[in-house]
Amino acid sequence: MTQNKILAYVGTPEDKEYLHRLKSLVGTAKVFVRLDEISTLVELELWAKERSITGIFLNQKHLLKKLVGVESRANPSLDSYQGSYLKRNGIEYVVLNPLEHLVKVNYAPFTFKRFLSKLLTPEKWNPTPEFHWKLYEPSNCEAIYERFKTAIVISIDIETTENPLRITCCSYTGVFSSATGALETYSYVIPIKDDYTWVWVDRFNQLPAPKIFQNGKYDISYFLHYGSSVHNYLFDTAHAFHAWLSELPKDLGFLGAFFVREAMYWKDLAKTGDMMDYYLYNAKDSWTTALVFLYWLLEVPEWAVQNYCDEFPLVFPCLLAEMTGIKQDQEIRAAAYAETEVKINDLTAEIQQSLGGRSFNPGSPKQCTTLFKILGVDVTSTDEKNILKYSLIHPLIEWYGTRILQIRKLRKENSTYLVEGKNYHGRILYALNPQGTDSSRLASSKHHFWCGLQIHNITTGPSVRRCFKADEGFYFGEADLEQAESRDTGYISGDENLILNVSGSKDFHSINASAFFGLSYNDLYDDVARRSKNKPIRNIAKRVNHGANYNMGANVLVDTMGIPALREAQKLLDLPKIWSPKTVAEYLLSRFNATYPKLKGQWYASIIQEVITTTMLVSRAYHHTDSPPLSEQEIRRRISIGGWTRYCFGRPDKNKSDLNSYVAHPPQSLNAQTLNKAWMRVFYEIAMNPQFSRNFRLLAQIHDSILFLYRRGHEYLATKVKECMEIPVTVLGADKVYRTFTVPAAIKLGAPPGAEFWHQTGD
DNA sequence: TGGCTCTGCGCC
DNA sequence: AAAGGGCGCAGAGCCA
Repeated sequence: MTQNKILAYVGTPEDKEYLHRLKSLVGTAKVFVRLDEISTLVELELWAKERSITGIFLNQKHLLKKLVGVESRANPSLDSYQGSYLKRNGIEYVVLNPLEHLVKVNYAPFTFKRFLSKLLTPEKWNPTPEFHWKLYEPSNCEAIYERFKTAIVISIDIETTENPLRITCCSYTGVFSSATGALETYSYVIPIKDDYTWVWVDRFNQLPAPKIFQNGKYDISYFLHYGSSVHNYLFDTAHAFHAWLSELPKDLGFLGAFFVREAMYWKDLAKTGDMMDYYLYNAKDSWTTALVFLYWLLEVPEWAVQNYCDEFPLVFPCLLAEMTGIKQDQEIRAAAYAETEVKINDLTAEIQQSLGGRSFNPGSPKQCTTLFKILGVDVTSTDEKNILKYSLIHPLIEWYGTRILQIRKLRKENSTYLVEGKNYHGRILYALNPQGTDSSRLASSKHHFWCGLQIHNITTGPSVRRCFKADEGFYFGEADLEQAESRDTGYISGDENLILNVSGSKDFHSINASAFFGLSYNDLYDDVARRSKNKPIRNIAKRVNHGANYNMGANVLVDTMGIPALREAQKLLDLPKIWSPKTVAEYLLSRFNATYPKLKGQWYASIIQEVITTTMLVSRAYHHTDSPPLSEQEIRRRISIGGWTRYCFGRPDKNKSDLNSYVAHPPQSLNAQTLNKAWMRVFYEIAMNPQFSRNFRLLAQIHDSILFLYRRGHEYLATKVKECMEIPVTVLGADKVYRTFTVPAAIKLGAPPGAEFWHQTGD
């Protein structure tokens, strides 16, 4: 069938060197190619008709703009329209990204192939059902509501404005079984005009059918803001897709293009200023959400459904934590901001004076480059580690370097963390997104209400942390899984030395220092006093461990540790004086590899092997949370099925950054899974448990810790959190040995006075 | 002015 | 030749 079809690729001159990659994807189909600029659609159509071309893959931005419609004020980007389908004058168009993506983006060959098939093999696509929609009217709502009572599933999408914070309209798409047994859809949009329309929104939200959202925490936060909840939220397309192909984009525009042959990116419609367009756009969003979910169900492999079942429940504790937020003391914040500003101004004045009054912006990489070039530096980058490197050249460079870095730090503190207006009624909110990472870690961003902070990277310095205050009568508590990733690395790789060193009662970094450098452990650490006896050497071991964990090369270790630190290490360890910093770094890394010989050798090889033969990384771990306990046999059966599974588009055998990414994945992912299980337990056993909920507030998960508030006098709740987190795990190591271990959790409670502030985490 | 990319940097 | 993982946000600079 494809032989009869005549298609065309219309791109740009930049595509030329990648055309052979396109050819290998289209197979035997006849595809004309034009890379010169075509000024109008008429010209393009004429050219196409002369050659009986019926379908065009389009990568010319100005033509896309004409195709999308002149009424749109928006400037369409190819990326947001990738995979979109449009039809005009009998010619089908599919929008593609520049062919360069085939080389630069790991998943591009996969997505291109899928989008190309929209024209090459349309018969393989699910048919797109007809789109029907209606706008709310007082006269139609009752009847439509009655009909929606019979829906199989209902998808929901809302539109909002940021200022004021409100919902402008809500769209519901019901999926129904028709008389013939086929599925059909019907979409309904309710603009929020008054209390009466709001009542209808609330009634639709309470309908019995399971609900589908695209990133539902966003919509539900707004509903909650208005006092409406949603009944039976079970499905979410962002989580569903993430559970399958986590490395791919997850926005609704992309998902629509991915699953629905005739889908088009229509966000730009919302910008035309026409309210009917706006409502139509809202309707199409919920319609697409429904289709994406249904087609996902038809296509996904079993392991992705399993991933979904692990991931989706996390949404609820995340929502609770997001909507709780942390109180920010505005007086302390404003004072801290002013104090920092004075310091910034003083330092800036110093630099300016030295430059004869000329203005200079330390935040501008361009200006910093110019300055360092004038000072005679061969500048590659003006980031911190490079400035520290340049500073060794000459005291004058150091003079500027230290000031520039100081100013940048202070500016970051103010602009990101202390600036006014981030709070929502005095609280800092945030989003916790289980669909945000490839490893099943949560990602964090500012809150859906367009305010707040990313909660995972709050500066630990006192001026920022002191602004965060516990609610009246509460104290902060934080429980973290100790050395979790190193422990996980040991058990996953099966490196006995690492298992031994990380799971004993001794200080991990000191025992490493002892093993790396042949020193006596007793000279390095006092187990009784729990104190390091040689902090510099312990610190070297710590940084080497950190670097080696991420498969760092010697040069990068030089950059991260810095030349002075390496010189210091050279002296402390009595290494030959003629060694260069790079040689010292190489030596340090070699000591790590000699101590843990299975990591770089066997384990990395097994990861590469798994990815290139199966395109997946499967977690082989079982968390002991079932009650009653499972038999050993059943545990092994479950491990053989596998836990969190990541579909991999990278090539770890050919690309070091892909390899680094994939070797970092298993421990990071296993730790995340453990913490996620703990997160669920804390949610159900403490935060939502009527016995404790009054005295406990769940705040956040921060990579290896859980942050919470407990009411004064209820310290036992902190102990409960710790118990929830200490989950035994059975892991099948790369050496084919099953081992069971538990990562211990350590509680940090703010001791009064000061426990009402978010404590600075020490280390 | 808005949107985009790049740089730099905060945390684990 | 050389190659540090995972995130998100602010500012600079550039473009239309």
